[in-house]
Amino acid sequence: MSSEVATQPEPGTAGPGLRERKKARTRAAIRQHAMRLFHEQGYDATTVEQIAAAAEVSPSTFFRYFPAKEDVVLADDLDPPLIAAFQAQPSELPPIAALRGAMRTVIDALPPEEWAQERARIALIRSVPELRARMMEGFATQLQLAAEIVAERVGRRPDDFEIRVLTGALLGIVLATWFSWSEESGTDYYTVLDAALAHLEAGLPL
Amino acid sequence: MSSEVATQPEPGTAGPGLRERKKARTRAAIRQHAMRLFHEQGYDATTVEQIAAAAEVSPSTFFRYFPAKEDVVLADDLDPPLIAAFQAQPSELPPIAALRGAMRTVIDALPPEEWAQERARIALIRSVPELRARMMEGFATQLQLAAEIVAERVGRRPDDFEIRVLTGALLGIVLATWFSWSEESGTDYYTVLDAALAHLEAGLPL
DNA sequence: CTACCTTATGAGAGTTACTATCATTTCAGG
DNA sequence: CCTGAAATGATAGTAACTCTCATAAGGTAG
Repeated sequence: MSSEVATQPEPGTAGPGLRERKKARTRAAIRQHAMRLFHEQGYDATTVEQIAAAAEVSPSTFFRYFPAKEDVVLADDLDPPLIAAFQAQPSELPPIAALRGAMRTVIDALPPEEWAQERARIALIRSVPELRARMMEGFATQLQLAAEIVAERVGRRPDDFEIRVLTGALLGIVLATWFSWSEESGTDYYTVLDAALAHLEAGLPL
Repeated sequence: MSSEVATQPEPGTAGPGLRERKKARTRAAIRQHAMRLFHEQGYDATTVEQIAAAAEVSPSTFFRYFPAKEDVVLADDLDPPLIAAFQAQPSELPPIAALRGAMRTVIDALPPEEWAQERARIALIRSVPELRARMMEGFATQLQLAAEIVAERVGRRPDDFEIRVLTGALLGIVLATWFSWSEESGTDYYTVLDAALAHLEAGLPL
């Protein structure tokens, strides 16, 4: 292949490695074909075997990439950037305002193509009970995570009672918006969520 | 179908009927043996077949009583009384205060024996991911239910934006307390929840 | 370029939750 | 007692996983 200079192409700069790239491609292929089949036939009617066949891997390999069928849909890559954006918010902002700012940042950075995929993903999760369940299973984890981040910002411990209650209310509102928002309403999801958080900031007046 | 007077023996008074009683006993037997086995061997390690054998029924019968293994644990008889108690609260109370009152009513009415079972149930659900997930799956339903009840009390429509946000925060706090409360802390769960709701009533000050 | 080692993959068998169907039994009412 | 309905049990089948082992491919060192 090459002569003398470097075996690895730029160790620090890029070079995910040939192997890694193949893995990423396989993972993407499985996800894409899975989403397509779910759309065409429905989630329950699509078997793992079908997905594996479409992606040209064995069922064994499918489960190596995704521990469960549900995880094909639920694997979310949006949380890490959201956390980063939250921590990058000006430190004088109270937690709810900081969350609103972070959301806006992440959304604006998302290319429209991925945005469409994200919407399809949300719609699917909302329509399949099994997915809804697993989605919310992350609640406890996310609660812990949110508590840590908020606590750090406010300068308290994560297990502080008031931090717990606040993050609980926060996530409750996120989920409630998630479920009650309908695609046809014209307004997009994050605008509604932003309004809901603003309402919380105002002390939930009726 | 029937003639004129009454096919059912004592429609209003009592008479659950021999058949009904047997069904109730079978259901109770399945649940008891299941909980015992879960406690002894763990949830995952216990198969439906084992439960059915212990309760002296066939696996088929098990699934007739409980559509899924999870439902043995998750079947909850505490929600209806809670709703009734909520609606019985004085109408001048704001929704959060009404919920706190309703909770206290239900708890005080619960015999200590059932209370112990309830605690074991909660502990089991909290420790098994699968059960946590299914538990939270009811979130959407409960959200809808809560929205209806609160809306009725406040004199708005259930799909009102502010009602949604409030009930979302409410349930979020319930769940957060549910997860973060530890049995060993000495204080009982409903006392903690009551304090959390009081905190929400106060506008979530930090 | 070869030898080697790590890692991804495929194939097979096995477990378990659940579904569907049908025969048999059990209960309730005439 | 008899007759229709409902509960039960047995059986077969599906599909999501899990485990194990052999093979192939990717990267590394000599």
